[in-house]
Amino acid sequence: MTESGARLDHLVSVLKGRGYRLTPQRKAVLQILAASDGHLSVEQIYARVKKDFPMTSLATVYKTVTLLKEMGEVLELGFSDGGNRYDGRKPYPHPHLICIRCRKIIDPEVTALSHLPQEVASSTGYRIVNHRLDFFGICPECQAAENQAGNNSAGQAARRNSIRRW
Amino acid sequence: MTESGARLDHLVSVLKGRGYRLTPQRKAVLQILAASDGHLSVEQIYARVKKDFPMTSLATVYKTVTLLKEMGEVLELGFSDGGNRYDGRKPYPHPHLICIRCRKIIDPEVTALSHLPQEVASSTGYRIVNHRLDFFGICPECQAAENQAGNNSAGQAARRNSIRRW
DNA sequence: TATTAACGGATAATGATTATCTGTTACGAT
DNA sequence: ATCGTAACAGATAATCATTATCCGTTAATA
Repeated sequence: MTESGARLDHLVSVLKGRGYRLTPQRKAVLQILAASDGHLSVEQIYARVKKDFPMTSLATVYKTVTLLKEMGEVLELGFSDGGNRYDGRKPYPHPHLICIRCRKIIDPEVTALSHLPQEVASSTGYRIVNHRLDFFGICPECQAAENQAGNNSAGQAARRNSIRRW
Repeated sequence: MTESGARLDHLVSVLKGRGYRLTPQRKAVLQILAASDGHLSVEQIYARVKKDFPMTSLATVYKTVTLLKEMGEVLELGFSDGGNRYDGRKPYPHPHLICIRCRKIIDPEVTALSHLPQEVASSTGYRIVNHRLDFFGICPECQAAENQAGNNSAGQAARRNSIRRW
């Protein structure tokens, strides 16, 4: 049994265990979420589903993803400027590293964060139910591309204007 | 000189230093951002600006806030489900604690995070330019309200359905 | 295989944000 | 002080990811 196969079985059993139907369209979405290495957009899921089920509607992808999110089996990475991403393999909070140029997202290893929610809870009295840690940066590939673009005015001006003091 | 007065002076000098005009509408937005304890929505800023300048347009508030954000003088807290918030007093990354019931946002004290960006940068090769840490929970007031609502079905069913394994 | 609530497809609606257009104004130069 | 002008403000249309709605279809159970 592959890892994605086990994950798919789990998603199917959770769905059925809660009395939801397993339709071909849903199964296709589950397969994609279980097989992907995470961080898919709805449009990406939609495009892949349509390879097997060309009649599938975008609304169905939204509905299935939302259903899985509400069951706690998919992690939604929402962004205010559109293009939310969905992780069907690690549906629990974990840090993300996002390239602001190509929008690639990876999961960096970050040490010793598990105590933070408890720390915040006891210092504030809030009941913590979720958290999120995102790092934004430029991936090595896009750094190389920027250096290629190189010594022309546009890139340098843009870089000069992005002053950061942290 | 009050703290918000100093902050306002700083915002004004940055604006003028970059050659932008200081209009009454902009000054009103700057004052509000400098005086508020952070985390204002555009609608909140808009409502306060209109007390002094009733003719002010919502678009102007958006434009001013975006301008300050691009200058690095305002921190934008974007949320995928709308209602972004703006912090004009601490425009650098810092943790936030968000009540998922009443949408109140506070700045919790969280220890020893400053090394994380560097850690992620060196382990991944990304150039880190920003980061964000949000905790989501229920504030003490909303917890009390939930307990008041108490032993009726709706609240309990909702709580039963929000299964969390982390 | 029949029943039926749940579901899928198509598309309209939503709503925060952005773009566009036009008349006005802050501000350095005169 | 006034002028000239690019920058600005107001009004509102456009955008676009997401959600809601409606109706025909179907998975799951008996």
